[in-house]
Amino acid sequence: MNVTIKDVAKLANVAPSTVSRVIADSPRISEKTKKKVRQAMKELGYHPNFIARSLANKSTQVIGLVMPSSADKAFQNPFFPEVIRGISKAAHEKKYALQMSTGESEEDIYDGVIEMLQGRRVDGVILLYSRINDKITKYLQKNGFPFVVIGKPHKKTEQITHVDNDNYRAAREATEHLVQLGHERIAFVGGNLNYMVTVDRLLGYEEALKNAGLPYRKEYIVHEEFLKEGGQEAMKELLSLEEPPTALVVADDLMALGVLNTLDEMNLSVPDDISIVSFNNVLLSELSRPPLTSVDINIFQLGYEAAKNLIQKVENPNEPIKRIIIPHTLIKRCSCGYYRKKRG
Amino acid sequence: MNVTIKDVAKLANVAPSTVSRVIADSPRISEKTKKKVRQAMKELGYHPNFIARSLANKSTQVIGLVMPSSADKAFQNPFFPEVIRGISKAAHEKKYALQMSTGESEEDIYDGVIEMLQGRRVDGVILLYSRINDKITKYLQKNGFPFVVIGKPHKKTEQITHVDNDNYRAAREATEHLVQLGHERIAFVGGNLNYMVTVDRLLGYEEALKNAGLPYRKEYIVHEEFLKEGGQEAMKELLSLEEPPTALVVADDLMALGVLNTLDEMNLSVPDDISIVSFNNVLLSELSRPPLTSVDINIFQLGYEAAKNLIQKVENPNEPIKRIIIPHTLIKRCSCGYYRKKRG
DNA sequence: TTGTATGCGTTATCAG
DNA sequence: CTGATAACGCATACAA
Repeated sequence: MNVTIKDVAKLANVAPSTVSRVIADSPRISEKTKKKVRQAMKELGYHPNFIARSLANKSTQVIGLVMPSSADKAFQNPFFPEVIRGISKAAHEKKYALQMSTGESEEDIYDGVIEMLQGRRVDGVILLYSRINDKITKYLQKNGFPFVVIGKPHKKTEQITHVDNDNYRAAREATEHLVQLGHERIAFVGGNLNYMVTVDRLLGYEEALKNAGLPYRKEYIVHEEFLKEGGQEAMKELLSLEEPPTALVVADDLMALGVLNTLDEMNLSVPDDISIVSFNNVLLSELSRPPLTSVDINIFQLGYEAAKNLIQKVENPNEPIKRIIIPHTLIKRCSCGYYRKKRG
Repeated sequence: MNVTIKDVAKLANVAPSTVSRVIADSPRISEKTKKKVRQAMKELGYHPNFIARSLANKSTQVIGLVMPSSADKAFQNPFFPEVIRGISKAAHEKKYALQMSTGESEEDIYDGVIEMLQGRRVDGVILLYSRINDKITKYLQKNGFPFVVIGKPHKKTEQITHVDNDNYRAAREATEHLVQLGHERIAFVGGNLNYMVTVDRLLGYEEALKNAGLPYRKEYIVHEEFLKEGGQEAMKELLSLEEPPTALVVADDLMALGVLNTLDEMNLSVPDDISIVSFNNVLLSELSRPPLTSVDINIFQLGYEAAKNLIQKVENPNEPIKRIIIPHTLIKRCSCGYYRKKRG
């Protein structure tokens, strides 16, 4: 069998409890015995058993990550590796481990999360998305499990600790950037409206139009999957309008890439014929042609703060509800140009 | 406190051990008492505690994922979400949970993996990468922990269960495709040579050249990070050669995107001036311009098989060593063209 | 400062 | 078919 606290105790000539205290670095143990015990641990190659500790402790030092269902296209988005990197950093600092939800359907994931929590596999969870009428959110709230969401919760927003960008303002500013370049016909290409982030960005876009005195045109608002087919459809529709847009606000870099692809097939040039500003500033926004002007939302930080705050919540149940806004920056690259009255 | 097996036992008027057997659906319990007990569980909203079970069982039903260090650029590669999706599927099917390594440096991750295993947090691990002289691999082997690697292990390959593509053949075929299009000056743009996958692809490329009777030119082989800067450097070098290549084998889609970007800045057209075939066939190979001809390596399947086989190993220590090769397919899109003697 | 005894929630071993 | 009882490895209240 494996070497346990008892073996160490025996070798060091102390009681198991003493060994336990040495592990916890309890101040009420003399340096002398600490040294002795540690020596014994080294000799035996002792490693504390987390499982046993968790059982005694009622705390696992593990936090759960709830992803959108893996069948979801969103899963392919580079957003996720990057938030996880941030989460991972904070978790590592506080010596927490990370556990991921599995399951392809929403239902599977829901069940999985319940098991995670009720089965005491994790101390709390981070929702890596925020969607409308989310069952999991409701469940977590009802049962008082520690959790934080990345994004803006749909309901009871002020009762849920969350880490978000000011997507409303970010979208407004992105749109204003296009307005300042002289564009008056600006369309919005968004993702699934079930995600709060899409909603906020759409609202910000609308606000900017209003502020600029530009008309709101229903036909300028399209929601699609980011895949090629979706992008093609969307662009065809937009370009077949009597007054096609000269600029686009695209809610996600990956989607923007699809749009670029479609525009290219139609022999339209960015930014000469159409300007594009998108969101997230993931690696590929720099690698695309032209490199995309994109709103950097600081994905890493989003994850980092989420994990940090969840851990605080877990370790101190009285931790107040928080709303943390991560700053964004518009990164200007090459996908936006001045509106030129005369166009090819 | 939470509802335990004892509470259920009390309510159902049976012994705790009986409840335990009902949970395990033991055949030696009468249907009648099973029903009674299950009823009690429902009433109390009972959920088994995994931690306690693990302690008694000496099995956690959790598998650990070892990522390359998150500081590594590789982390940004869409390869990872996709393997994880595959792993997740297999894990879910067998009711295993997933735990991720954290840590930015190689050293951090090494320590984390040791903790995971020695601390009995996981039953086994999957290495999501394979690099040369990997400490973790050595450690796992020496200590007899169940693990499988995705990719080809550097050393003692036949002693380690691994799931891989035939990257050698895949690269040879990719290169042959270019040869068949009439190209004679074919360069190789690869990633870090510490990763086995890079090595194999390079070897396959070389083999194809040899078979085609084309000269091996050292100056045609470049290794770079996939970022824009790297791509630019690489292309500048290649194009400043006396006889610049007319085609490229690029070891990764993301890198190919960087190359496309750079070529575009240099006003070179793909595939008219230069043909490109790359690897992995991740989503963005379809979204790029032109859409990339890419070798589909079935990333999902790679993950799925890895998890499936690890679980077999965990559940049956006598499971034989396996080497599983996942098939690949060349997906022809628009980044390759015939070599035209006269070029602009 | 250290040791003893008990509990954490299950499973497993024996009886019956 | 079912019930006591002892692990599993560690933490902690209470003693000393």
